[in-house]
Amino acid sequence: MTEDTTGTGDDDSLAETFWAVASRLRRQTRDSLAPWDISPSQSRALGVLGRHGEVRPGTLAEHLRIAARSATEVVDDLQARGLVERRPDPADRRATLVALTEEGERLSAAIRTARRAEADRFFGHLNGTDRAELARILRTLRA
Amino acid sequence: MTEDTTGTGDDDSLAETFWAVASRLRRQTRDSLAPWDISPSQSRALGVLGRHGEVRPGTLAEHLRIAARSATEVVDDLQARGLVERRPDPADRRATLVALTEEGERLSAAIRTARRAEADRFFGHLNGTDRAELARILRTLRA
DNA sequence: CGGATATGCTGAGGTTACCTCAACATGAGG
DNA sequence: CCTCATGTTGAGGTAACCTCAGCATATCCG
Repeated sequence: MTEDTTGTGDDDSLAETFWAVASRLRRQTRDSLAPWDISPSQSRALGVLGRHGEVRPGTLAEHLRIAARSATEVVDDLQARGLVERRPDPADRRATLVALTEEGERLSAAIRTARRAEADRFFGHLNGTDRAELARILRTLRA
Repeated sequence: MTEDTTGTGDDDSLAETFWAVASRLRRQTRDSLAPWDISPSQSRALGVLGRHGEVRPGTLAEHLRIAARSATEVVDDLQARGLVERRPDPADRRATLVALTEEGERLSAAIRTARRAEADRFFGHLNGTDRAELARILRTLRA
């Protein structure tokens, strides 16, 4: 995964600082996934499955904002690791439902907590006021 | 370019909001490069060259935080487009210097202004105080 | 009902932006 | 001058995407 995909380089604008922070956060998050030897896409998928329960590959793709075909691939990988299983969708015989196996559940939960802890550690360098301010400002920008 | 490489998905933590903003900014920046039909890596390299003048591929690689071999590739692409040229390094006959051509200079400058405008537009949704606060807080997190 | 059309998944094969490893030329120290 | 380090690049690989086509099933409509 590349650091700064936007070409901003080392400049000192607000955007630049923003990307530097993003890069740090990304690296830290990546490192926190290392113990499980799982790729970022796989972890994203586990996250969606953890949150939504069983979904069809197409739906998973929407959540991950990737093409349906690519979701098939992610599911293949996770299935090969025994983290998810495919079962027929009783409501539509063309479709498949992807669900976490027990091991998948465990891993998904573990990752979620680890990631949360990691984020807390990251933003924990700020005092409460700044954290709230940051949240507020970012919410404005998200719109 | 993927949206959220960290697996955060749709949750509502500070990290999540942060990534949502990052995603918006990244998309906007990407779109602002569209008129020139240039890849993000190429644009990053042009940025470095614009800021540093002629550099060796290895140095370029360090700035871009990619392997030296990959810098060779980026330079190949830019050279094929007539945006940079290679010349021998007078100080070391093993080395090569990569420099912007005139067209490269023009493009590099144009991109820089466009990107700056884009960032202004993005962060311009904030009032001055918030912008300053954001900058301050982000600088804390960058450390 | 039956045919046209839409939808869901996946095989085949492509692309991009990286990577490592090894070769080759040159530089620098003892 | 001989050894070792350094700079660039050919060859070949990988991850995570993509599109396009094919097949099965579903849905709609005359």
